[in-house]
Amino acid sequence: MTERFDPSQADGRWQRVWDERQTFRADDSSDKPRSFVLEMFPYPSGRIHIGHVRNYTMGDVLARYKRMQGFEVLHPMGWDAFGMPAENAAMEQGVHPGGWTRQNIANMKAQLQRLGFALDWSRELATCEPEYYGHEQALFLDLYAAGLVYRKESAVNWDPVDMTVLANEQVIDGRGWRSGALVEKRKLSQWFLKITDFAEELLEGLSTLDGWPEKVRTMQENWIGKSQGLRCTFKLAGTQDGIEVYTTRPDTIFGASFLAIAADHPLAASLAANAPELQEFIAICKRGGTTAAELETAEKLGFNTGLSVEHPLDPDWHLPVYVANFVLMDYGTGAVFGCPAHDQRDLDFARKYGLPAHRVVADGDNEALEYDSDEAYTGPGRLVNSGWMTGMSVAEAKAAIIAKAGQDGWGEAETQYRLRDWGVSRQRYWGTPIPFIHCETCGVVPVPKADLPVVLPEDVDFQTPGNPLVRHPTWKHVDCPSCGGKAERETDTLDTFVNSSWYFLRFASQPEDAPFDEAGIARWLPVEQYIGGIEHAILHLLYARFWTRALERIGKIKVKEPFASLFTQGMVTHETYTKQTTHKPVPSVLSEVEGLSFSSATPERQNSPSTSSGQTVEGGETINASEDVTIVLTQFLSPSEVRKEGGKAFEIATGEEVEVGRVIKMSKSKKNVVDPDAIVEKYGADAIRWFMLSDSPPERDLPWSEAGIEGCARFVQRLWRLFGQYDAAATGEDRALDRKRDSAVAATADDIEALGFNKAVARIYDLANAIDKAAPSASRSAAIRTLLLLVAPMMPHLAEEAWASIGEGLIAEADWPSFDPALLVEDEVTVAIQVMGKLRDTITVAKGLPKDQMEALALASDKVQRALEGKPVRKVIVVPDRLVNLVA
RNA sequence: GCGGACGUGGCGGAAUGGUAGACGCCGGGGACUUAAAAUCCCCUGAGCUUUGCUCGUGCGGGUUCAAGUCCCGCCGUCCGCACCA
Repeated sequence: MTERFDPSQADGRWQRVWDERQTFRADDSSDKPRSFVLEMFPYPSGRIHIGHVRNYTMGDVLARYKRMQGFEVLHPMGWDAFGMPAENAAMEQGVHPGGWTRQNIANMKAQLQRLGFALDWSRELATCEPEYYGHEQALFLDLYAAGLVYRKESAVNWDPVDMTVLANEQVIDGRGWRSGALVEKRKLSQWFLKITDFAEELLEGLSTLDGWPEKVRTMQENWIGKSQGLRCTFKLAGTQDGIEVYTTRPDTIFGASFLAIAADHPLAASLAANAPELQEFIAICKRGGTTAAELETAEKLGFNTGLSVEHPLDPDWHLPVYVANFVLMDYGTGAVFGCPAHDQRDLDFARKYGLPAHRVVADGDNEALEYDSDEAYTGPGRLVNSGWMTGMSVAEAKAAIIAKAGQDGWGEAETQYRLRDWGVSRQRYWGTPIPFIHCETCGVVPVPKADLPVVLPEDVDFQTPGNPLVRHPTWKHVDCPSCGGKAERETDTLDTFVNSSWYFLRFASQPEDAPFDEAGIARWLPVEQYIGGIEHAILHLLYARFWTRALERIGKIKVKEPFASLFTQGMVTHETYTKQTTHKPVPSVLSEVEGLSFSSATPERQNSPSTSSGQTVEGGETINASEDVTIVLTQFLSPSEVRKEGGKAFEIATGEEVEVGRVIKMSKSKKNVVDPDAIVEKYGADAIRWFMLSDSPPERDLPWSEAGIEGCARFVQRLWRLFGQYDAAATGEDRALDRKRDSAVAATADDIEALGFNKAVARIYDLANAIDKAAPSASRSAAIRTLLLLVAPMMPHLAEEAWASIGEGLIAEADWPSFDPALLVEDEVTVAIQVMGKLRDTITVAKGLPKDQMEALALASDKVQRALEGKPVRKVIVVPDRLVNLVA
């Protein structure tokens, strides 16, 4: 063996061997037990990010480990290749989105291959290719035929910067999730998927997902937002018309003191026709922002319509009707009854407009009718001041009033979901064309399956904003498949989340003439372990669950849940480096310069996360260009521009000391990024893989450091030297080392299966340390060989290189080391001796020593006798093989 | 406001109610070397009157022979959701 392990030649050599032998190709006809290990496929943005490396390394270790355990493993990779960055590149650089995307895929694939991931590249797919999206179109038509796709005119979230429609989930605090632009409402004819049909199923299914993080299940549960209550009608006094309200607190109906309707409620609109003041009020409501900060401070505003309604339990009891800014049109019925005593918003509103607040649920002993606190009571209790319901519990009253409403015909129980149908239309070029044709005579006509795929035209122009498909001279002009007359193609494309809602099925089975075949799905699904970022907790993961259930409902597949286990890994973080200079006045162009940020505030303001990617101006304050204002300009420096010495950091170019900031998520705007390729080049694939697994638990953030990666590279070399000491001819037994080896095998396996990679890494260090200290023996050689196998899933190149000289075949095809559990049993144990619960001594005794002997040995200890100070022992607790505690 | 997670050395973090700080990083000392790098060895929670003792897992209580771990009440940090009736 050579003195040093040289990744620069070994990595590529083994990668070629695996590739030539198709080592990681999943065999559909294998009779081994199967395991589908999947990491969320990347968007081909250009270069892989260190977060990808962490994600894929985890999946890779698991996949390689499963192979060693005798599983037939499916571990594929593909590209989530549609999306707006490609169009942005087209607009900015004059390139074609397809060319840009495919080039990025080629680059990123090469990067992934340099990391030595055990992937089945024969199943590689890119969602932007007709071979993929054509099948997606077919599935969309199937869902349409099943009534799960519909089109409707609706107000949509319009992003004026990206010039597209956004799903509710893509609107964050009233802004587009990508552009950060304020979202406007627009009316457009849109395609929708009926995810609400599955609201209950998707909710109930969560309880079967034992392998999912509680956090993600809770987030989805909240997103689906099930609530149960009463829908009922309040009659407009003196008419037969009524206002429908929805409430989850029908038990508080005796405490009602007003009705409030949303500003965009139809009744409000009709009343406004003849009331300019109301028109103005409605306009004010619509102007109101929706960000968290605005909502917190927003005053409850109302407009008294002068109308009144009859209380359903007493026609003579009239309640005023307000238009109110806090009532939402798109939840429930867009109208509520206000019970100020038991709802904070209603209470705020009542206090402002001088409306009564009547207690109907007792708060402890307090049964007074007049509610005088400024904090609504929402807890449990007995009903008071509530006529025939007085004395009931909240739950009893709810049931009673719902029953009564049903009998008397003014209301009924209703379950509401916050979940809305999924709008999938996007006015964009770079996506899956929606396979429909608009015919003046026949209406909306599906494209016949025989005519699929509907292929995107290549010759498109990006010089003007908007959808190039609309402007294309010929593409949309087709004959109607139904009547043969002149017709036009749908020019909207599908939301890219549709692409990622079924790709895991295509990995399992990819016939040419169908999206997948059922046998292939049955063979591999569900995914045994899915790994990705927490940012997909709602969107992608809910949509994928929905598609799987929808395809199951229409008989295409037999699985209901796509991902048996989900793991959300933490981010890779890095400290930030900043230097500050003061300037006046402010040249406005600087706000465009990457890596610069303004603030008139204190330096730590710099660390507040930006609200959108690419935004570089922070602080949020408007700066007046008056002469006495000094602007603090904070410039971020990248790690490569900084030299660290004795805990301090200096700019290499100037030698100036720079400020070391918080450890935060790597982002371009903070310049605290490292390039995986440069790391691989300098230290080798195994070192960066090892770093990704070391120290931090995988669900937590991992702080990147130069010292850390150097330590990993050193350990690679240390293992290499250790493996070089393997001596097949060595003789002699080392029982202690044998046990150490076997316990390391067992513990490492447990850790990997629990995805506790940081712990597995610690076991391996431990075993390596023990081998280092041990004298040569047959046991030591066996331990070295075992260590090699334990390390193989994590550092596959080093492992192959060493295995070549001591093993047979490829280590990637070797079995996980076995051991005799009987040998794990120690024959001696160290027992803790406590006096009054404090450790005073430890003794080494034969395993299984009887209690009385343990007690005797404990009492014989000098240290114990000193600690007892002559006091009599009152009680003795003996835990066999663990400890003795003497209570004096 | 609601929901969730977390809080342990200088740092990342270990620890089925049973020897707190495994393992790694940083740091210190030494060996080797003309020297450096690499490598190897030792030390490395704090304090003290140092064969050893005391304190120590955010804070305050409690349960227990025994608490980082369980219970109650606080404080703090992070994440998600949010005028959802």
